[in-house]
Amino acid sequence: MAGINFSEALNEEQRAAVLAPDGPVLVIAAAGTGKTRTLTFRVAHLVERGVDAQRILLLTFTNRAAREMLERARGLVGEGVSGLWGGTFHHMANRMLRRHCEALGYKTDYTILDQDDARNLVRACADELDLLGKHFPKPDVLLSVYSLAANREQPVEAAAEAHFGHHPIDLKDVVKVHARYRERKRSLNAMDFDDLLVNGLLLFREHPDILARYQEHFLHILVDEYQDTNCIQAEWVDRLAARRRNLLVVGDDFQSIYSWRGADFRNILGFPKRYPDATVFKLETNYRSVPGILDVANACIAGNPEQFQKTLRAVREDGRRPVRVEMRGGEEQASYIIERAMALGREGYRMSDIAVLYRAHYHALELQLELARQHIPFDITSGVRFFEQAHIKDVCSLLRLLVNPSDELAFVRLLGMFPKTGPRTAARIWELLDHRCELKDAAVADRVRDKLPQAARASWKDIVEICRAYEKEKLSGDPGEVIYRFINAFYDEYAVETFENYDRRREDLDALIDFTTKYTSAEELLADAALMSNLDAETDEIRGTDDNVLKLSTVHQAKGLEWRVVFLIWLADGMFPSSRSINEGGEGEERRLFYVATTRARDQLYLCAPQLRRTRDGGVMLCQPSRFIEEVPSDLLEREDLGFM
DNA sequence: GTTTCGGTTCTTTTT
DNA sequence: GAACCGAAAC
Repeated sequence: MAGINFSEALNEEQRAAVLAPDGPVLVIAAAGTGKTRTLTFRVAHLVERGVDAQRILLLTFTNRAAREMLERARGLVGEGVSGLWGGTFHHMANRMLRRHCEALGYKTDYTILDQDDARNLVRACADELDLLGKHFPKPDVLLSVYSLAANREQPVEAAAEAHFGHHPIDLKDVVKVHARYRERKRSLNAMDFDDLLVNGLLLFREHPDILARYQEHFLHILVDEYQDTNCIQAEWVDRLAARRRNLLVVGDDFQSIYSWRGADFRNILGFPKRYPDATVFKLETNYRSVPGILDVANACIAGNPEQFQKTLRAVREDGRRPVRVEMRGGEEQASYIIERAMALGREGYRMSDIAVLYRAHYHALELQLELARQHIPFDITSGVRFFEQAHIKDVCSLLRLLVNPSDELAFVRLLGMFPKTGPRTAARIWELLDHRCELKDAAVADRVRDKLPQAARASWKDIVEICRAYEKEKLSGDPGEVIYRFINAFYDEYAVETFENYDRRREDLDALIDFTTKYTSAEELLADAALMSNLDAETDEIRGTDDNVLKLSTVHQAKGLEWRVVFLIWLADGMFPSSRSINEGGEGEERRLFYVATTRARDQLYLCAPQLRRTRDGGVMLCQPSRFIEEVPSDLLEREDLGFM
């Protein structure tokens, strides 16, 4: 294979990082400076140098990032990259735990609980302790506290105290529910997202022999978005890299936007201290944006207390200055964007060159309505995650139970679909089965049937038939087939009777069936379903995404992406920055989020600040423009006033 | 005692 | 939407 021409494809900064010698390396890569490119070429360089791809580990935060980099690297060095371990921290931990979790007392067919499962389980725990209702936090709130405690290696009590402060909540109860939750996860043979990381680290800490095998195996470890690692992930990586010390991390402390889930940018700031022999590279040359946009980005981040000093240097020629637009309210904002988008279309922009970004999903509501009304197609990274939708979880429940007979959540979900059968009946039968449902066992199947209400028995017969086939035809190697048969034998009819919008859901199911065909292992399919909760953002495989449509996305999900034109909406104090974050002292992070948003734009950036917002009770409320716009020196912005002030 | 149905309320960010 | 609550229906 012909060698890669590094001097042509990379600038000097990038080339230095790509060709860095062995040993620890820190690459500080500001927005739009070719971070992905650098990482990709580094992988290609290693492979070209003769490093076996199977002995390279590439860690990312999203599946999309991993896939993108591997595809690009494949473009450079061909099949040399196959076998490379690439994926999210959660995926890699899962991959190792599937092999070794028995050392931690789990069975290898453990279930991964997604957010929805975890919520249900916490609710059940609080219910059992008779804490539901009156002055007690909702399951989601409890979960976020537990999660933060796990990701910071902090006692739950401390995390709860920090979160609830002096609210009249009994912290003892919060801790009690947590203890129950842990027990229940154990008896279900299940791990939630945090358990994957925590147990992944535990495996390394408590089993040096297992750790040593992986230390020996991985010659090179690369970490993307290092500023978003939490202490568990950082320690996990440090331990894994301790033998070879070929650890290259890339990140930008300005773009650290996940502290609410435990990320700690002190990991990246402290890297040179932890690795005194580390080589440090800085990428500051920005190819993406016109200078006017970078001026705004630099100005806004200057308001944050200092981190790694860096300034974005533009190479592009002058373009249009970013525009500050004020309008009356959300409807006016929606029509403004649509009008501008149409005008941009006439100027030669494609719709897919344009993105609308916002702080929270519900900020896009009016715009969605207006786009739908005018029949303008758009693509949204939706709030409801594909695999967490009720109908998707429904059709996966049987497979889940087949794989892990201790999965009570799947059992209750499955039985709950039968007529005259609800949570109570399901729970009673679960008790009678002694918390375990071996569907393959005909005797068990009969016991369940006898306990079911008459009306549910016909449905049960269909299910048992699939289970028999699962055994006989070895369907664990063809998990998609189980889902397919479940839909045909039972669920389709159920869905028609149950859902108002059957057609839409059926489309999802068809897409799911299509997606599952490539899997040859039930465990793998279920793990991916749990870990790829946001399918549209991560893979375009499932829904046929039209390519030339307007993109709507949260800022978080837009990270790492770019568009020629970006509209940033609802720049009103309280919306962006969100009032909740401000109350919790998160202004620095909100500002970084704003920085991430502005640096997504290549040619044009519109900062939209409506003056009125609707309140819950149907009234309106005056809002101040976001402090982040006010902080930008006014000569850096063009101004359009469509409001009334 | 349970399931089912029909109202009302509320949305930060994600693996 | 979908989660929650209360009331009707089985």
